[in-house]
Amino acid sequence: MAYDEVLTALADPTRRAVLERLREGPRSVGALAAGLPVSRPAVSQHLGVLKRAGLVTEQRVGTRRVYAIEERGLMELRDYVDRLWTDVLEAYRRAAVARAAR
Amino acid sequence: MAYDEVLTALADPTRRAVLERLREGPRSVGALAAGLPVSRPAVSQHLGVLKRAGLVTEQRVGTRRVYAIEERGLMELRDYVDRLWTDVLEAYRRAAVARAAR
DNA sequence: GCGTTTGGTAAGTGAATGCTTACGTAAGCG
DNA sequence: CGCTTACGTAAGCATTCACTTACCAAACGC
Repeated sequence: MAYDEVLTALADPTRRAVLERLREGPRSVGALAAGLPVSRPAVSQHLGVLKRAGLVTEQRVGTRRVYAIEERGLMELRDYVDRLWTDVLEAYRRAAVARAAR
Repeated sequence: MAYDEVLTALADPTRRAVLERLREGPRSVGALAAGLPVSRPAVSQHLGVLKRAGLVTEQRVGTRRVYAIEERGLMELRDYVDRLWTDVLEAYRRAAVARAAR
């Protein structure tokens, strides 16, 4: 799991919708699919991608599997954005110094 | 421009490589393409996506076009991640309270 | 003006991807 | 034990997408 998997996972609108539903709390696959315009197998496949990206966790309870949001993937993405962000600011600072020294 | 455009823009490895090069400072299209394993038109198309996502700016200088990183798209993404993040924490807090009250 | 440099755009192509239906499987229930 | 529920997985299909080559337009130098 790394930031690039998180990015590709979040790039799909359906997967973001799944996360959106999971923000309200853990849900089973069927419950998630019921509120989405795609079939249950499609949701299952999306959950696989989200899980591999570290964005959700799976927990088997009886015959159902309950999925919940996981922070791990989000942290990965947040760190990536922060790295880019500070680098951009640094570049601006350097540019400003160069301009001033001219 | 919105966070979903930023996500789809950053989901592609070549586009991330372009940003990577731009972190060192503004570059022309040709200069960017020279350091990448794809053709110049490909880079040009990627720059279009990055520009529409608010991740780079274009500035015409003579016959060349110089691209530079822009903060706008990054802010959009950072805000999205922060929203998700706080929501996840909130969900955890509620779950903990519910467990304690049981 | 005329050729050169630089880069966006059009058109086509192969691979990736998101979806569907069909099927297999593990766990509860009578 | 069957039967049902809940879900993952396989296979197939349509669309999207990243890339290429070919072409066109704008700005500079002589």
